[in-house]
Amino acid sequence: MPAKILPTEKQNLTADAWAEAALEAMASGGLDAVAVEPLARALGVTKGSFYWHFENRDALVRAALELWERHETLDVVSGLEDEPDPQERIFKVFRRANSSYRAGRLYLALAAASDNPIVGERVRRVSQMRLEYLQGCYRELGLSEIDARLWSTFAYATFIGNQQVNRDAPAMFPSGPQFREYFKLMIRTLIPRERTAMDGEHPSVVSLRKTGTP
Amino acid sequence: MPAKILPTEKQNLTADAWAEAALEAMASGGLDAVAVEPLARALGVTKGSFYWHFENRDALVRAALELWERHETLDVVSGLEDEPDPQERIFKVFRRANSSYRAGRLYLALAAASDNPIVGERVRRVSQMRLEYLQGCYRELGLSEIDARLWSTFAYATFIGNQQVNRDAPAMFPSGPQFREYFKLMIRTLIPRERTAMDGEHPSVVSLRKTGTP
DNA sequence: CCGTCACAATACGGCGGCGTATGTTTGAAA
DNA sequence: TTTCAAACATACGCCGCCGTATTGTGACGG
Repeated sequence: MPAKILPTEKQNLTADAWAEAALEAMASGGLDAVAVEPLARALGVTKGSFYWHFENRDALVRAALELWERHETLDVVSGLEDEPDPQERIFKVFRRANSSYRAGRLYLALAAASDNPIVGERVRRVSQMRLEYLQGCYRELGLSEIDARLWSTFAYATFIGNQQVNRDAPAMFPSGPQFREYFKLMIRTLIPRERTAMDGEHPSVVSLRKTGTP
Repeated sequence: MPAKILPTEKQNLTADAWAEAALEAMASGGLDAVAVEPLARALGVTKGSFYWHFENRDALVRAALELWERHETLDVVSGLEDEPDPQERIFKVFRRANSSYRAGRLYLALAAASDNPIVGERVRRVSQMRLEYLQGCYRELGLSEIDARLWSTFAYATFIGNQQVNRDAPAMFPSGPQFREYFKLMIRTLIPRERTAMDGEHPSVVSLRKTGTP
């Protein structure tokens, strides 16, 4: 309702605080948890404040998604662009995906609400970006377009599934030293080598060991 | 003549109809879609009917979960107990998981609501059952307890992830002939065969040898 | 000192779902 | 036919969330 004409700094900051809180609620309680009044209570204000910063609930959801998408996009790119080795890039992406617990929960929460058109569009975009990035890596490994597509989908599905299993049946999911083995197994399996000959030890494994696992 | 009063057939059938409708709503709209009044509208009755069959909404949710769990349990067991070959069992489980679209959506919907204690307990039980079944198959393939656990988790995560990707970014998911290739790739990778002459070396075999089988 | 403007609190109406209390229909036993 | 209980309908109060309208307040510049 209020006409916000010029975006002052304080205003943006506060709006971002709302969006941040919305993301937090999203991560722990799903899209339905992004509710105006509960969020206002959590922030120590009333919704009278909210409706000054935002048009309505949808605007808040959009802002939160914007934040998320930006964050996800940066996360993929940052620190990986200067890595020349595609194997290493895949490895790092994988490690990152398995390390940030919260990001995983967030993705799952958003994906669960992807029937919502606003959410669904973003989720699809993010998924597509990740998949295309992975596909590019696999292509650089020498795979054909089709093979790269299959392998990247395989790898992506696996680490999405990891998030899922880890959330839904945490007791069954490997942890501690077992997780290190599990991780190595996945990496070994999901990064194909040139099938020119039966090569025994591979540089990828060596470099992977050096980098270590979380 | 003995009067059949309490457990009449119609009553049971109707209660099951409610539970079935609840599952349907769950599959398409998540746990929140399991709401009394909307379901009543969908079934062409009013909630006055519902509260005769059920104590409250939670009872309906429990009934629906009962149905689901029973169905899932039967699905895993039926037609697979008499299959002696563990490879073939894994393959069939995988094929079944990738074929029943609705079951996948249902699982994802339930998993997304697993913070609800009633739902979460069932989800964990089903996940555990599936994982243990897979682990048993891998054990029969000659893997150690630990390796079987890692591989079964890997395989399970992959096909859970497939459901997820297929739902959230269907455009990116292989379909048609591509899917056949994709499926073969996963099977090849996730079922470590005793090395047959025709299959060349591939990652799983290597990693299997590395982890070792007693 | 005074407006005014960014920001927040309060108060209100509406909607949709939950659960209860109380009819109303219907089919079959008595 | 009468009776009775299963199966459903109706009507009501409650709560939580959304969105609007109105008022309140602290921090500025004039």
